[in-house]
Amino acid sequence: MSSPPESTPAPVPAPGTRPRRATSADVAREAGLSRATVGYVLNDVPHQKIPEVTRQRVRDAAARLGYTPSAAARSLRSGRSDIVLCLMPDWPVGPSVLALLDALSVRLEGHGYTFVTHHRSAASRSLAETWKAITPAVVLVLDDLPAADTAALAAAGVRVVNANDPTGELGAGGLGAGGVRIGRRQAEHLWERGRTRLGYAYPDDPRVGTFARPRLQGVRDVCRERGLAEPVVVEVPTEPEAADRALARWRAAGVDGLCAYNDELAVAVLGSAARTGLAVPAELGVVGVDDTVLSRLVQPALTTVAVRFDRAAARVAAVLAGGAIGPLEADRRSLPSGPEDELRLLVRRSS
Amino acid sequence: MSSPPESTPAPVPAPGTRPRRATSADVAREAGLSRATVGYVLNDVPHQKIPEVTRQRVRDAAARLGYTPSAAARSLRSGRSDIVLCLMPDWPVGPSVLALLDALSVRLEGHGYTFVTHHRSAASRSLAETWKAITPAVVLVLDDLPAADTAALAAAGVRVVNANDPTGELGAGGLGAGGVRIGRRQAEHLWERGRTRLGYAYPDDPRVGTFARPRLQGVRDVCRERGLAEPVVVEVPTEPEAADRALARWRAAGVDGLCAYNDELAVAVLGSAARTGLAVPAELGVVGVDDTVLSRLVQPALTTVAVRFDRAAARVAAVLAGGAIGPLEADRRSLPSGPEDELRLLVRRSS
DNA sequence: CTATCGTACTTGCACGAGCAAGTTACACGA
DNA sequence: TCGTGTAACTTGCTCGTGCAAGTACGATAG
Repeated sequence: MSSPPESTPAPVPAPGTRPRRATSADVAREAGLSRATVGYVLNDVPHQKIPEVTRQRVRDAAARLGYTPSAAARSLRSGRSDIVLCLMPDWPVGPSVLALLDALSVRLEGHGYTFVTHHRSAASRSLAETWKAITPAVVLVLDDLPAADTAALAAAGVRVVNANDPTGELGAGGLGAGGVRIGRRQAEHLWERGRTRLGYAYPDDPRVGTFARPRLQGVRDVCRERGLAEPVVVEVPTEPEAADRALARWRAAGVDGLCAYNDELAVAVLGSAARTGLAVPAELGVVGVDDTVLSRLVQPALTTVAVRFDRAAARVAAVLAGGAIGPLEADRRSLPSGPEDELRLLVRRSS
Repeated sequence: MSSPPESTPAPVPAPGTRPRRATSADVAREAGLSRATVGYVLNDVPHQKIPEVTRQRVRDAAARLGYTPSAAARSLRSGRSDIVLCLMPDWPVGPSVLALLDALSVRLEGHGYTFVTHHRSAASRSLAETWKAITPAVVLVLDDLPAADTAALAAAGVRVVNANDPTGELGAGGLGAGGVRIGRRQAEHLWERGRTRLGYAYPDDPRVGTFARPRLQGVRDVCRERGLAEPVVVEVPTEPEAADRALARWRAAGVDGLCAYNDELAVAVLGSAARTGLAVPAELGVVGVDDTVLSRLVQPALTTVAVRFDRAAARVAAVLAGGAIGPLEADRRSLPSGPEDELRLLVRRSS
């Protein structure tokens, strides 16, 4: 190629040799120093007397060669990588979970970790294969993990944080156990609006049980505290006819306030109500969960409980990065926010 | 230690020492062989004459110790890991993309790879930091990548596959360029139903442009081929009022068939139509994209174009795992399916 | 003129796996 | 009895880092 001769902006590799990343040895050679010195400078190792001139020499050389340490070598040496692996459940995750991932990613990067997710489906090979191919520092589990896998991870010295375990490191505010709070918020809102007979739209997908159970529990708790009857729980598959049948059952039971597992189910009910001529919110108040885009678009706009993932992420990231499994109470006091601030009720027309 | 002498079922680590994974050296010691032999047996290295008895001895020892190779050491030695890193865009991904991830994950596992995704948002640190912390074998990019990052990856010998680049390894059937086909399918369906004036609901989020542009192009192409007027393109934010305004513009232009960028926008329009008393499908046919759960629930049920991700995943996985950047045409002929089979039109009530 | 000390480095091993090249041990043929 | 061949291994180097322990050198003290 006939490019101008005087400029070599990119590090052009010797022709024939395939591109090789610069190593710390390359940097050492470039700087006229030993590998060790380079390591000390670049890792800011304390108690090493290295004058600023030399430090700069090293940093310049590193910059010139575009040096970045090899993750493989580093984690071979140190025994663990700086990767946080999030195991995604095999059930469909909603947009809220995605928002959490984004937020977590940013937070953990701030702590020097790399956040990565693995979607495993039922057809996936053994989980062990996966984490062994990565050796993460921490594994964040969103749903439940087979006991065998948990044990294997623990045996290998990998920290496992389960977002749904109220007794785990994340404490009761963990993501799923926060589900109790979500249910409470829905029910309390309906109660405040004068609804006296509550219904619950429960998902028919057994895989989301980990999330659904605590939410329903929250609704139950509120009913008991407020002296209302037990909520009328109906499992609702996401099909129009199913929603119609469910709605019929709630009407028969005199339900005037409905908590749905998520916005999707809430919308199914809303559609059914429109079809069968049931007035929302006049005859039935409906509250969803997630604040999906959709919840603003439907008629009437859906009242919904949103999780403030920016705050939740900060808390989770702090725990993940904290490492030390200290006394929970002390930990929680120092955390950026409590689980209480992490919910927000968006009151729209449907309630 | 006073443990029963005859039984050591679980590999009990010496008390005080933190659990350490078994290495191939441990296996060698256990089997009474050298490390090299262990390596040859476990990796099934050809041209090594190792009798079946010995092989079994090694495998037994490995099983007894629960040995699994260290990914770090392996990728230090070989220069690359068996990880395929998928860079998720910072815009909200729909359920269809998630399905693709699941399918890809399964497929790539079949090829011995581990599939992992990284959600990067605008606030993320430089991409370079991320891939250097992982050294993946291949990077699958869903949206566009800054040229600097592409160059850096290439320079480090990491293969980059861009799902949206029609000129890339995935060929014109890549995921986004398949978008042209999606748009075509929507428009052709409406044309077949006798619609003569088409509109397009374009997303207002600039980040999804990579996906939206080819879809709109497909609609345009069909209009030209069928002798219809240019489609009336309106940018629709996902707010009810915006949908109302957009609908008014289409009505004014005499639009009787509407292609929406995705189901979400289609639903917004449907809601608007219901509110303003426009009959769907009598006065306006609407076609979405994605086959979200929602599309079956709304009134009227939404006609939509679904991507058959099982098939798309098979093709993408084959390219990712294939490695060799061979002649595209030859490659494509041997692939499990062509991009044409990967779309499915689900005709429901809205058209 | 040596002993001591602190600075500014370097030498060298370890991490765990892959693999080329070398080494045994034994069988078979001349 | 001595090659010669081959099956069945082992030795030893390599990948790139981190870090403990060593060393060279100049300055100062005795």
